[in-house]
Amino acid sequence: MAEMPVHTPAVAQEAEYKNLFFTLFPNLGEEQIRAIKSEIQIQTVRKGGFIYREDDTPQGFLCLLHGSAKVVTAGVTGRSQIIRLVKPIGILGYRALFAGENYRFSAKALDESVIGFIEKTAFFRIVRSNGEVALHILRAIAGELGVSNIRTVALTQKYIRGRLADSLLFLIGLYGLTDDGLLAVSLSREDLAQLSSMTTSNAIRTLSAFASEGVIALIGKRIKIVDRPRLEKISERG
Amino acid sequence: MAEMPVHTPAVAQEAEYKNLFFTLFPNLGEEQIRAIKSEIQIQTVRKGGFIYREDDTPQGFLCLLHGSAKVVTAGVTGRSQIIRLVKPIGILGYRALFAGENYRFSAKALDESVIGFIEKTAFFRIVRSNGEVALHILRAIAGELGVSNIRTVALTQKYIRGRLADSLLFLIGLYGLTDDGLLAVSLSREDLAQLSSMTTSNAIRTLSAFASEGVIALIGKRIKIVDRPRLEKISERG
DNA sequence: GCATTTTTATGCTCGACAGCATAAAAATTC
DNA sequence: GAATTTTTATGCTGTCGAGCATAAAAATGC
Repeated sequence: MAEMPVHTPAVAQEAEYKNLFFTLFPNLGEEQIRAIKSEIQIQTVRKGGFIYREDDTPQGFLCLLHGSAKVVTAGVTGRSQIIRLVKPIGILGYRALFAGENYRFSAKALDESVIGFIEKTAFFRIVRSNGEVALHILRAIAGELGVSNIRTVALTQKYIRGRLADSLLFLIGLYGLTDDGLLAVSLSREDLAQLSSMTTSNAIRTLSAFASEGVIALIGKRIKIVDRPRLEKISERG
Repeated sequence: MAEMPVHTPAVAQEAEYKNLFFTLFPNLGEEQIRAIKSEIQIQTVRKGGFIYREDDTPQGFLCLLHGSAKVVTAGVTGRSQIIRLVKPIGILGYRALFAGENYRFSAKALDESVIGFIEKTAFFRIVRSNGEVALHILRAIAGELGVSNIRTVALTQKYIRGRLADSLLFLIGLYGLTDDGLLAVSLSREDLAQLSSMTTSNAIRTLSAFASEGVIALIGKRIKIVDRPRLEKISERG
């Protein structure tokens, strides 16, 4: 966390963010909430900033309360790859924390983001003393491992078109669409490529193809979803 | 678990297997151990048999106590893929259990295997009442998620040779070598291919190439590791 | 405002690898 | 032990997609 803090938000907002944190841990008693709340620190990270870096040692439990983030690796031959995307309220960097390892990947903010943080010894004390909290985290991790496994199969077996369609559908599901059908996140083509395990050229090329087929429309760098059923068909075909 | 039981081992062995189960949960009190032990059921699965099937609903917490198992999916276009391999003492099928979903993959025994089982409501009661147990499971899952993520990157970015070398090194690490340098597990070429995300033809072809280069030796269907450093170089090169 | 960098866009070439075919060897069945 | 199935082995062809080049457009810096 050495370089994470950029500035501290207003105290009133901070309290609100701390409350947000607890949507992760429902069914807790009043005292438990108060005890945990005193341990939470709120910090903001500017767009493009690192939330943590590969090889850093985890200092605590992190939670994305506002904004969006990506977890990335440099890959084998320098080809970076997006391992996962996080939206509020989502947990972050917990794998290395629980495994007792250093971070294997880096986490970067895609937008100005707000992070909740609990120092690790305090966090483990909470988990140990409350099996219910542990179960909630287990549930979250289990869900994520499922996504990861499905993604591995899709990335290794589908063609470029299928993989890009997957990514677009995934982004729709995660971040949703604006009123006029635009993807709510504005990922660069490069990010989209790294999410779909392809070169930037091919991401751009395939987006163009989708656009000329009327499946999507390209408005500047933003993407409008025109024919979602078609997109799903492309994804299924593989 | 409907079709899992094949036969029940002798009572004496059963008690031993139950003890094995607890290597997963160290630092438990005597009474806790006794309480949990009464919940454990031991069952055996013959080679090639299903431990659970895709779309089944998890009935409890499973643990592989003897033998070996693979978790597989039919894949996108019917190309099956091995998601992970399990050796004793390892947990199995917990993802769907914690996520509250049906199984997304099937688990099959690679050898005659022994499974420990705790019915889910009993299991969740144990976890809820004991944060320490939950933390141990969290640790296990976190380690596995790490392996899964690294594997995804390797499978999508490395060439066939690198992927096969990865798989061989992975198998050495997981199951070890016999005294004469043979891989301790005897996976079929098809299994090896499904683990490395390639066709069976290419797995066989690349094994032949490795053999003619003196990296490995093929003794029937078994694989002898001749030059491990070389194998590691191939893996690193990608 | 202009210059520089980054992002988006498209075309071309080459190689890795899937898909298929064929066949030998080994395992299994009867 | 003969017949059938499965596993292992190898060759050939077509194509998906990486790698590279080029350039326009947009964003950023000064």
